[in-house]
Amino acid sequence: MLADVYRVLLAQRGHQGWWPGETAFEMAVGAVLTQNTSWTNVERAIANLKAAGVLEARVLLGLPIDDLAALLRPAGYFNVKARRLQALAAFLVDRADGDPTRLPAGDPTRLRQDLLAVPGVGRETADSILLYAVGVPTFVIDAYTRRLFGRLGLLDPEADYDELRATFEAALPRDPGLLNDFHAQIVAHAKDTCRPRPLCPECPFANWCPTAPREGGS
DNA sequence: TCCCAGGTGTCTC
DNA sequence: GAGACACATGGG
Repeated sequence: MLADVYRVLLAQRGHQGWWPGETAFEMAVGAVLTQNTSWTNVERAIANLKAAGVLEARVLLGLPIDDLAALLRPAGYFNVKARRLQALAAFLVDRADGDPTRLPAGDPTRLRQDLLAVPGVGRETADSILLYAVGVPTFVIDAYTRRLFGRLGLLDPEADYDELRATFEAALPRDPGLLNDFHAQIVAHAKDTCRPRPLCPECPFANWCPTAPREGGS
């Protein structure tokens, strides 16, 4: 059933070619900056980092924390995120010469544990980095995922993160490209048609979703 | 003027 | 272990 949702979304939108980011490090930075924040605000902060020439692990790590926070201001929680980004940059420099694609992915469970030990990297952020920056076949459970699948009545949106992640990973091929695209489809769908209000005006799940408008309905 | 947005860490009970 | 709260900007 979960795979059916992907097929419906893929048929509607085609492959998404996502996550936005020119480098793996930029994707990892985006994963931290998007915490409880809209992507448009994240884009502003990333543009600031690029303009300042600090979107590289070692450079970012060497920046005074207040200077980094000032660049991150549009993304909100800038003091918190400045500390989190430097912690992540330190981890990447130490383990992968600053390049997430060079992280040792042979034992993904161990790598996930190591990422979770970095201050400011929780489960969603760790999985976003693993999937989008490293290419590990893991599934990202975010607010959009909970909202869509909760509405479809396929999953309990309040369920534990790892429980939901295990459900998705058991139902889908261990293909990072597919898992990447599936999550991207969920995000695109949520942004276009499945916001909390108004509900699903052109939702492809009109016959599934208990809150979507029904044919001939009021 | 509110409410919301792709979380996480800390504190309290 | 669960729940409350802090962290902050920008758009609708």
